[in-house]
Amino acid sequence: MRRREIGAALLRIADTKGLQSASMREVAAEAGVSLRLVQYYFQSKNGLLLAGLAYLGEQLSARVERHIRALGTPPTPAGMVYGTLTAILPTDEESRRITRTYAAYYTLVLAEPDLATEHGTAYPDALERFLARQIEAAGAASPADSATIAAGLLALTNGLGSSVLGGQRDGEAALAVLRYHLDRLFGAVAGGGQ
Amino acid sequence: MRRREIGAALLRIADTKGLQSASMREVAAEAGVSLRLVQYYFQSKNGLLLAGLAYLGEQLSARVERHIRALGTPPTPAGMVYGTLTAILPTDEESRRITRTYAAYYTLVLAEPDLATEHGTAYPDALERFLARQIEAAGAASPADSATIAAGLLALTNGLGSSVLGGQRDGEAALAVLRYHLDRLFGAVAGGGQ
DNA sequence: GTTTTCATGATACGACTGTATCATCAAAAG
DNA sequence: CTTTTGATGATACAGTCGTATCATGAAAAC
Repeated sequence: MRRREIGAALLRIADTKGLQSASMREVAAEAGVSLRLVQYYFQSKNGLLLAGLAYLGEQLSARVERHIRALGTPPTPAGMVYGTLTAILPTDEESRRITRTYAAYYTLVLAEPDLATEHGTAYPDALERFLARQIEAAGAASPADSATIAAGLLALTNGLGSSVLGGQRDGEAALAVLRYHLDRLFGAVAGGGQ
Repeated sequence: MRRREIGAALLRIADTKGLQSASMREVAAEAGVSLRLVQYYFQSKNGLLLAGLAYLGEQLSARVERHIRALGTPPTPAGMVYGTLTAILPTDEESRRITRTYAAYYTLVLAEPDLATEHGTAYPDALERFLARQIEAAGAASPADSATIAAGLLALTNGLGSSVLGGQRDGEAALAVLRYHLDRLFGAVAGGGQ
């Protein structure tokens, strides 16, 4: 319990003040515990950061699952693509927080590749394959093209998310761009989820 | 001259070890000058970081211009879109370096918004409008859709760039995905840039 | 009842950070 | 020739960082 509280404090700081100012003392203060306690549960700063990344991944997975479930059962393949991508896009406070923190971790791992070894590409790869399967099942593309389309859609969503966080457009505008492309792919019938 | 050398040293460190480890002492050592000198030319750390961002912008602009010019004169509108987006995509060492450093600045500005005030959205906004105009001129979309398509293409390119830096795919694979989408837009005739 | 284990606190150490101060040297201005 | 100005060096200061050490209390094991 204590461990998770501290992890939550880390994510809170990473979101508001950035990962680089999430020192062990700052995390301890935010969680209302002593510095020693942070050291106790996570042996080193790397341990703390790694655990935070794992917690963040859980939060994103839960959100995606929740979004897909909200589309009604059973969801169509096209609906699952809709639900997944719109869950990732930073449109409300929760998704903004998750996306922003992920961005912070992203550059941290870029500069310190030994932090997250293989854990890096596993998640997005799996997500991409999942999307490719749904696109194929929806009959929206040939098996040969579905992987390319899935990669494009995920990259598009991530890029749109970056532009939202950067203040270039708001969540609604980004959602409109995403919907435009999804509608062209699925033929504008696959109900706008959420 | 001296000022520019120091700025180059900053960008070199930002690329290899990340922006957060680009301390003034480290930059001074990399540039082969004293710490005092870095303070002299840029009054504060913010000044140094801001100047580095400006230099980086110059490098990207120069690269895009070079890529477009390499398409032959006069380039077609479709060719300019090709040239611009493939110049941004991290396919060689120079573009990898630029993209990686931009990513570092991106999260830094996200966490410290007062660093780059208005300089933030101006550049990508202009780029997006430029692309929209070219798409419209190429007759590839209605004026109403061209803005949406341009935003999508830029976001797609940025997202693909992130996946390349993250090691999820290499530059060639990302280029293939980008070409796939551009070919669908322009009708597969607009010669493969570069 | 004693011993071991888990959980927590207080504090110290050395390294690093950005910034500031004082001094020096060369060249240009007057 | 003197004075001012631009460029450079050496060093100091106060703060923060991650980590380590020593100590204490409570609960569980035996």
